[in-house]
Amino acid sequence: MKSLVNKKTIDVAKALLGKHLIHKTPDGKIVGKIVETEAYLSTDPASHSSRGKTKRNAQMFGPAGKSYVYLVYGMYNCFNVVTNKEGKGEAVLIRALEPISGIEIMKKNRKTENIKNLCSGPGKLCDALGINKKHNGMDLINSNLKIISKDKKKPTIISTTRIGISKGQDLPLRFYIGRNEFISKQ
DNA sequence: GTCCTGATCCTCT
DNA sequence: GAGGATCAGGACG
Repeated sequence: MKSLVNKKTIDVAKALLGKHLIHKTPDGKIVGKIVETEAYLSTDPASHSSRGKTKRNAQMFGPAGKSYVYLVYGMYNCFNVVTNKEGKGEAVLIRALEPISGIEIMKKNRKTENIKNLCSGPGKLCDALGINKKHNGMDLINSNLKIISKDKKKPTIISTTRIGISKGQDLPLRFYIGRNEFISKQ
């Protein structure tokens, strides 16, 4: 998918809305539509990359179109798409998905029957899709975990400040699809 | 080495 | 609305 590469991170964050995230697992194929994202820039105090390249965030400095998965709060994984040029250190956090298929697998992974509670948050969607640290550095264009363009019509994009961070709170780098009931928070 | 913080979510009250 | 689970990375000495 060329639109992931060599574009500004904010543009990618918007462009990812409406696309499908597909994970092929031994249990079956799981698909979700991306409905909420956040951009993390190289100049951004909230970004892991702001303090330079380390062993943990090395993937953020790699080529665009790959995944960056890490553990937060000791228990939840967060799934990011690496953007911009290699060495830059920018990424887009996928915050919420609308379940499309493989919903029974998601329910099993999340141990809930409530569809709106399956993927409405970064930790939740990793749980639902079975994403963990093993998926760090995956090629999102051509592997078992990938992103494809689906709907041609452009969704209504709402922009707000980000959630769950203590630095860079004033930056309007969160984007979600308007009137979608599967986002993490209004 | 120790100490603190965090791109979260769930379970109570 | 508040608090706890639980651990890796980063700051400091």
